[in-house]
Amino acid sequence: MEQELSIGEVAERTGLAVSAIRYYESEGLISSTRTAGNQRRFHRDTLRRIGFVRAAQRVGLSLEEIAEAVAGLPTSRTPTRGDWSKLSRRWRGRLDEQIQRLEKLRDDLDSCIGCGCLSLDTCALYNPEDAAASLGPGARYLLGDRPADTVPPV
Amino acid sequence: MEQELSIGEVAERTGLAVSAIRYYESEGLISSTRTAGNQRRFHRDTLRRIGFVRAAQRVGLSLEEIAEAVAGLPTSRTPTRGDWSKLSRRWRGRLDEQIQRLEKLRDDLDSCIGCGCLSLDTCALYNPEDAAASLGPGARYLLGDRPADTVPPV
DNA sequence: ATAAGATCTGAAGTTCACTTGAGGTGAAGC
DNA sequence: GCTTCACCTCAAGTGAACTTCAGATCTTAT
Repeated sequence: MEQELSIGEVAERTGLAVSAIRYYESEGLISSTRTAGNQRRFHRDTLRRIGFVRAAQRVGLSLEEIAEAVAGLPTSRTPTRGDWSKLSRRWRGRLDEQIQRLEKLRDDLDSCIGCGCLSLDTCALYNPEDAAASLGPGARYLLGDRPADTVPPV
Repeated sequence: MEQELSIGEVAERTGLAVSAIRYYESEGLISSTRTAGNQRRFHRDTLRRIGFVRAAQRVGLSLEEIAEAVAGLPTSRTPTRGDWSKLSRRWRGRLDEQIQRLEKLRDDLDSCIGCGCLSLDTCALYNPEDAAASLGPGARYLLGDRPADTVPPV
């Protein structure tokens, strides 16, 4: 038998709360089968899937975006090397972008320390090139702004 | 006269919504004086201050933490070189930390592509060393977990 | 002097990513 | 058989960071 995991086991092994796992399932990030008594049973692959989700979150992606991406992975069967590495490579691009963004910010800060922040016209912090307008209501994304196509129509 | 700015001007020059600026003031991140007719007037330094706040946000800090930090800056008068560079240096540490975190994640991803994600026991994504438990209710911080002292008591 | 547009306040609403709670069922040990 | 603990569902609450709304007031241009 394939050794399915209870929700409690998944929680313990991923470090997530049980409620979070149920939430992830409700959002379509993971899936489960049910026992005769209606309890969830998770395939082992779910652990990896959750690991991936958490990793992607740390890169600054919203659960919705992540769900969209992992939708490409087969839910019923173990994904192949190809499935994963395609996804991984996509994330890697995002990561590189993110790192570059942070490095730019760091450099700006450096030059800011250098200039003593006295020359308003040349200070990088004072003149952020990305004066992004509103992204709609709700919490903002902490890691840079979202792509333009996610901005809701005015 | 010192050329004070209306809230609309600040909004336009920072790219923030007018409501966000009012919110920032309510949270003590910036301050203003009032005209005879009770309208806000901002000192030019406010633009720089807001730039700094946004930059710090992008590094993953909460507004509360930022407020705490900029509380060290004088609200009434233009901060000195020293004020700013002390702060900048502090942020720089955070930034470096953040960049390292992301780079580690990127490396993990690389090794994951390499391994084809087939060896569950050695996969970095599958075995995140930071299986952090609950951080309490509310939205999570997207950029890694908070320091231990901010975890609420159980 | 007046109309148009910017700004004011306070309260309530929004999104995301979850958690908490109430009330009930399933599985395991004694 | 009973207790106990894990699990179930559904609804409501939470925190951060804002936005939206309503109704009133201020500023500016004509």
